[in-house]
Amino acid sequence: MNKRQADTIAEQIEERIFDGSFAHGDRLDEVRLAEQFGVSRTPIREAIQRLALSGLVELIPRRGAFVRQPGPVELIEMFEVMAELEAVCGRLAARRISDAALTELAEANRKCQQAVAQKDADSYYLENEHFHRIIYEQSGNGFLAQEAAKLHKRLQPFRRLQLRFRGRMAQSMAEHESIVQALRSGEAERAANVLRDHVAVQGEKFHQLMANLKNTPG
Amino acid sequence: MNKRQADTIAEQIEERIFDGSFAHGDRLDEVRLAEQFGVSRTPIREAIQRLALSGLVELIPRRGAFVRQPGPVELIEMFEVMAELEAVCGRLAARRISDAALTELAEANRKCQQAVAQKDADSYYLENEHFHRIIYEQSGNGFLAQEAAKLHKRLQPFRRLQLRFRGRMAQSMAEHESIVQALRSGEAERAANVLRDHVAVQGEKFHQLMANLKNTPG
DNA sequence: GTCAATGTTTTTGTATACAAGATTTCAATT
DNA sequence: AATTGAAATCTTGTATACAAAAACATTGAC
Repeated sequence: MNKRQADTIAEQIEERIFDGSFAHGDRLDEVRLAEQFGVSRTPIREAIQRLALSGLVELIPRRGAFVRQPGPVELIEMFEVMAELEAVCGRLAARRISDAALTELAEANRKCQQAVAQKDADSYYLENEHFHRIIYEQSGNGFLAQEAAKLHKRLQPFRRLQLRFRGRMAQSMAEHESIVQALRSGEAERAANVLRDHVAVQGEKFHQLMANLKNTPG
Repeated sequence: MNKRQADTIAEQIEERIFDGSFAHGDRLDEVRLAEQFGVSRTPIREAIQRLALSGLVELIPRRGAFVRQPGPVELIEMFEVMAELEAVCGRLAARRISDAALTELAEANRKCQQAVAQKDADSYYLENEHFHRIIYEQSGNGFLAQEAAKLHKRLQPFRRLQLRFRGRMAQSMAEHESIVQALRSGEAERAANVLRDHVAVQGEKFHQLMANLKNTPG
């Protein structure tokens, strides 16, 4: 599939928003970006349109495009929704999951634990995402899986922060174990509840972190 | 807020997709649309970009934009997700709903029943949407409310079909009653379950309808 | 010194022009 | 007659040009 310039540009701008190169409130100057990417304004505008739709950018008519990082309140809301989506995926997956997927899930979890033991943050994220993605897909509902993956991706950069909490990774691994067990034994409601809490605690930890950062000078 | 041409054009094309003027697989010809709307290709392209992001249109590079109506499977999946989203909204709203919203809800329900009695389909839809939207918003989670409303809107045209079932409207009204009761008494789980079933049954009815249509010649 | 008004400069939104890839047509060959 | 290949045509993607609105600055009045 031959990509358009607008596609790659959108991804790159998105990347810069995620990694903080663009902060909240920054205006995306079309001509400036056009120069930077060595293209005309047209593909830049297309890229901005997409970012606007995905919510990373606010488009004010006749004024321009402004980077819109979600504030603490919206983030907590998003984590709450993520928790509920995962719970639904888990409830459905408990009834529908295949044996192959169950072993794949255990394998992903094993690699996850290994990454934790080696303090390899990057591969931890990779395997953790894989773990969750399996559950999304085993919900047997492609639309749900897609929506869950989309929100997961959007929250990914913020998830990273909660790593800082001592012992969180170990606890997280224990939760993964419970999840696998519940899915294996087909306990729909337990799978839902464990998954919901597993994600919700991330939101709470994040909340705490925000509060701490606010109270800590410098 | 001063709208751009691209905004209104996107809405109009969306409308035509919903009402069936554009069928699945139709290509959206840029020059043709530009002529029809009396503008240049630029705003048309912007509009198409948006529709692509919302999933109503598939964008194939160097080939064009094609209308993509969801098939039966995807529709059932979407209804399932809608049911779960409503359930979540209900569970949260049962704890968070305000007294003012409760009376507003009862009022919307009353108008809904009135519309049913008068067989006024249009105002039924209007009031039904209002009823559900109140619940979304009373979840206390703006992000969730937004997502729920978005999916609700996308399913709206298909919801219309299930009207054909005899007695469905009356049953639906009874379900609304149960929902209001559960929310009023703060029974979170019951609110969730009633709402889930209320929406899920629509998906099932829709499923039946599809099967019937397939078996019925002409 | 402050504020308002007006003119200048940016910047967005739209139109048009151009280039490259896709599709169609039509003829030539098997 | 069917198939292949090349030319012609159409369509998308990108660049540039232009118009209108918003931001900015300068000047003048109080």
